[in-house]
Amino acid sequence: MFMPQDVYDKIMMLCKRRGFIYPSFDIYGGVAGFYDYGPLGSQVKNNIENLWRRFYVLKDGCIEINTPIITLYEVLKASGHVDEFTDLTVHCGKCKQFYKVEDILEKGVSVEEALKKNLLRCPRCGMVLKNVSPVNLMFSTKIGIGEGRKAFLRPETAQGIFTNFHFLYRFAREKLPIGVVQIGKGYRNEVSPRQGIIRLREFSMAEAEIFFDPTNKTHSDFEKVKDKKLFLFDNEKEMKLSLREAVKNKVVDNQALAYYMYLTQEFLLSAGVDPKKFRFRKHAKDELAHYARECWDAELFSERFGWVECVGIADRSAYDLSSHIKSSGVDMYALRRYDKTKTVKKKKIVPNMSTLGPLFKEKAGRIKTLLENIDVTSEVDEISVNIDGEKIEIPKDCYKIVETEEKVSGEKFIPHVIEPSYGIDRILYMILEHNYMETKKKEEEYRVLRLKPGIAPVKTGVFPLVNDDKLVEIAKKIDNDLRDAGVITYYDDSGSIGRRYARMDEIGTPFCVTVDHDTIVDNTVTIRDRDTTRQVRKKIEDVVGYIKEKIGFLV
RNA sequence: GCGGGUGUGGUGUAGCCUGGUAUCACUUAAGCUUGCCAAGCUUACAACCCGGGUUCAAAUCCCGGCGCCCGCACCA
Repeated sequence: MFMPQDVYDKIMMLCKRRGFIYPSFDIYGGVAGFYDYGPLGSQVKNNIENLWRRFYVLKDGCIEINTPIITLYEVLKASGHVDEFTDLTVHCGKCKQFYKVEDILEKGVSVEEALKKNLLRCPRCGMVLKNVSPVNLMFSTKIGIGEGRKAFLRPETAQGIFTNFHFLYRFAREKLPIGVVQIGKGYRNEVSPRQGIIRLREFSMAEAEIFFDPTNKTHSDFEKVKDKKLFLFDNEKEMKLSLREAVKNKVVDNQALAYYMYLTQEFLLSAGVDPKKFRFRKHAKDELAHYARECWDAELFSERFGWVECVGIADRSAYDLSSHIKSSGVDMYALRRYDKTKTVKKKKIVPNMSTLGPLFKEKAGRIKTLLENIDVTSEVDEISVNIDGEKIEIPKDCYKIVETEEKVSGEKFIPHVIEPSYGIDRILYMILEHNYMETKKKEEEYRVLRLKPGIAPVKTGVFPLVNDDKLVEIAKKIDNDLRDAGVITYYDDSGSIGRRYARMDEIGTPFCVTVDHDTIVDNTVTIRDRDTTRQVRKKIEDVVGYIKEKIGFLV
């Protein structure tokens, strides 16, 4: 049987054969949506993540943190993930259609009631529908034995950053903007992950949350890059606009968003993405996530999958922080300082802890904070607070309303967030696909991965031209010197020289150093360039310097 | 989750209909040889997706599961 292979098949075959990527749990048949990174794949992944760090941590000055994968129920409840991602769906066998139960449920009828009384009907054919099943894309677990505490594997790393904001704000000495990044795994229990490494159930992401004063969504480096072009697509036409034009014409909402789009573009191109297979696409209103106000996807083109979303750059506004303030009661506001401290008259709630404390016990602390944050502008009869969705009325004897003169040094506000969120696995695949080249050598298929030197898992192959003890000794010495200098090498003395070059080309090694008979005479070796196959002769003592310079940076 | 297709060494395959433990090539490894782009020779390693059933006997027939591919649905 003839099975045509596309680039994806060929790349995945290469990946499996050469230790980049292969299915997890393969010996037990594998599980869809899970892949292992082998020795070379892990190296490439590290290189991509470290390149990313250069852009965000080194260049943009973001701070990096690490938070748990297992995430408390309350966090994801507050963030909206629990409600937004638990959908009941129902299937009509006749029409072969899936429906969200809430879409076809009559108002005021509970799901149980609808099922009992056969009120769920297919909107198309009217058949009674029964096989209701919840579709929850989060992996749930619990912390501790017995009842434990409800938890999920995080669907994004972002929540770990938001729940840390008050701490990070202080760490950054209360100055905005603050960029915080996290690289780690996220989990989504996909219904049908059938696109290899493009749609994983456990995946790596690199996320940055940049906290801004909403009245000042600018970036200090914007001036430097304002004339650079962005490749934009607004779902109708593709255009090349400078950052300045894009912001001026309101194609992109603000400077900060435009700046991080530019940073993303630079990162992807320097990681080896083909510029012709790159664009930013703006989300239409109805495809925005529940938390997003404006969102641009960096899409990369795959011959197999078409345009694939690899980075999402969203303006999450104050959504997450205000949700967490509301549900945790913790002060996560930022302060916009006035030039001079103002004195204002203000009505204020002063909790009376001696009655409030004994009455509400463990909730008293949270109630106190909430009370103090209530704005008492007009006459109020009743005061109530919301804790975990429960409305609690506060008796009059638990507080006083007093008019005070307060010195105000600034205005409190909830920072807005711009979030560039990168799918590392997708980017890795796209880099492989964009740099996979096929040629013929003597009628035989010849494969080259033209990876950027910084991304390539092995930087230099080192060979003795023949298995002559003298040449072997010199080659091993050069190999050692390169490794001492931090350059990952691959020493190889088996097979013909052509075969050894071919092995290195296939895994994307940019340079090969070969020790030949002339080396013994004049102390020089050849250095072969992967893409041109051309060789230059260099003194042995210059090899390390030459290679390091060519690689550009070591990650 | 639904429908269709499919699953044999590391890779690509022959064998399946018509049951009798598996073909060929490449790769890999060792040796010889060669001496700058997958050369040659010798040798070696290595596979029937998993679980049941039928049968004296299952890669082959039947059932179930899992994976992969295509379409539908889903996709923060």
